[in-house]
Amino acid sequence: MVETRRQQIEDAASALFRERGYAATSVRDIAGALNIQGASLYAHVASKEELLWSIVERAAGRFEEAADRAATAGQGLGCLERMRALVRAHVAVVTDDPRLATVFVHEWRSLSSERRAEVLQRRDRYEARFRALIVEGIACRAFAPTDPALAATFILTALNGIATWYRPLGRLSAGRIADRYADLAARTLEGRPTS
Amino acid sequence: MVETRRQQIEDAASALFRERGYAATSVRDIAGALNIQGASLYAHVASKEELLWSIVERAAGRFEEAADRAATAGQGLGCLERMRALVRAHVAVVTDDPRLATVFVHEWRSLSSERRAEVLQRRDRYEARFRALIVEGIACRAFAPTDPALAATFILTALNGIATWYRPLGRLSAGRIADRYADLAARTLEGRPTS
DNA sequence: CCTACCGATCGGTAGG
DNA sequence: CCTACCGATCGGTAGG
Repeated sequence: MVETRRQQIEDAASALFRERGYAATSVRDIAGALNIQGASLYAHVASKEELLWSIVERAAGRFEEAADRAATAGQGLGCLERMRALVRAHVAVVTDDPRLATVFVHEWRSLSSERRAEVLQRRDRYEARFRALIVEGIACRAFAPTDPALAATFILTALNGIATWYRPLGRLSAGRIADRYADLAARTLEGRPTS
Repeated sequence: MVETRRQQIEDAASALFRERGYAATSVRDIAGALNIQGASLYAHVASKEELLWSIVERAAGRFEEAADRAATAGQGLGCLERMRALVRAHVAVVTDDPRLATVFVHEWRSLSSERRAEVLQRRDRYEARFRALIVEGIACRAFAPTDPALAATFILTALNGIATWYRPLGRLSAGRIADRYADLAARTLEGRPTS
């Protein structure tokens, strides 16, 4: 067992935050999932919000790293292929840990206003990768003309939605979902032969 | 002022539920928005959950009616045009009252399990309209072959996301957002000349 | 990691 | 719609 106690707490917390939301989850609920008393949690955690913050930060890091790897691996490829890789990378992070992804997508709203502002900035920087690639794709005529910000939001919202419904033993494997969603996102952007 | 007190309460509640979520909103918060005491709310409302339920039901009705109208108006048109109409109808409901839409999209999870099951069923029946139209579109080759359930979820999730970020005085008017999103959804499905 | 406990707030009721 | 109040639960601390 390599997982630290702190990590176990974050795992239990993110699972509960995903199911019920942050506000509806008590510290006693989290502790109960680990068979300890509510007060005992405070040996590992400064506050309930610090726990949320820690989970959100880790999730943000995962998405950023995955996008970095996709960008590095995609150097030299066309815009369409790079977008497909970016989408697949994002979906892989979501399906790899849907609890973490859900907290990043939804529950960050429960943070204090300063931390919320920081997450918003980080989310915007991440979304900007999608926007920039869309702008580039339109410029080189790989993508049809469209509002880049709106198209990026459209696609990213669709991808994030997977965190809500994905179940590891569902009809489609994580890999198939990633492939299908990459197809759908690509089609959303693709330019069609001059009409 | 035609709005009943009950309606004012539901409006205030859905605004707060949208901003903070159901669990993080107290009955005193809702009452405070109307400048009355928390206990006074119970002259108009049986319980906090009944209030949520009422809002969710109204929202569900709006989406269903809008889809009905779009289907009636679109009779005889091609699959692509009917899908565009369905998307525009959905987006119009969202932008017309983003508070209501957000509660329908997210906060229904806080309902008791029986009511939650009922909402889930109703949401699935609604999503089935999208699936059926996609199936039809693929059959008549207006749409490219794709997993209909996945494509419907992809598109609907993207549309619902508007409820989270839409602000009436934002960069794009409700009408422009509806048009752009109809374009994006159409492109997601459209078949491209045989490759 | 536990027991014992804190003040604050929660949804809701009684009785006007 | 108000005041007064209920038991339950909240996040968190003290002291071991």
